[in-house]
Amino acid sequence: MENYQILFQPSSSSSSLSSSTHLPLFSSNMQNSNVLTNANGNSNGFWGLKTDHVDVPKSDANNTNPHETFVVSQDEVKQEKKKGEKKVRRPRYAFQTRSHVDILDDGYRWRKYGQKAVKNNIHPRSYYRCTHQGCNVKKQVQRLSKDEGIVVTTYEGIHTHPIEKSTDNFEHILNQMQIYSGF
DNA sequence: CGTGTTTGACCAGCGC
DNA sequence: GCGCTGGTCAAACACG
Repeated sequence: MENYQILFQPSSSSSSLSSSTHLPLFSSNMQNSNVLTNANGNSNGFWGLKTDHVDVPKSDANNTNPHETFVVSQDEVKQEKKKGEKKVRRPRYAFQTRSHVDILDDGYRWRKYGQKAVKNNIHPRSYYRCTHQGCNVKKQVQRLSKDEGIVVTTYEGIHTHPIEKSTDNFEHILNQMQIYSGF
């Protein structure tokens, strides 16, 4: 993984990229800074989907209106590289948030199950799983090494249960993400 | 005591 | 086959 392509095209293959009709923005050579810039200046596109306020954890309440960039990726987590059996293929939804806190309070309860050092990044990547019974939604949280103010959160899977806390903003966002992605 | 975090070990995929 | 890397597991630990 280099240059944070994971955000838009985590798999090293570019086949799905070229065949992707809904995600023209996710070219392999696009730069993250451009993503931010475009999204901040243009909120029309759904990957430019941007909210003016997110539910920032109370302890960092003064960090208002972080810039956010939502990137809805139809990426396949595991492609059927093994001939016979196929791994579970789930879309991933990544978005960038300009925030000083890593953990966005999205209203769900998450349990951290791993942390790994990432190549070419001084910041580790954290792995979280939804603690709700039967809901195996995961998310990864990573901070950009080039811009420590940007936190990249990657969601994997769809919650099978209602939100647990009243964070209307994020729920709305998630709903929109699901709508746009066809779920 | 229940819940969540930390962290080293383990495993699988991929490139060489 | 081997090494690297990403992803997951699970025991130990911390905390309210």
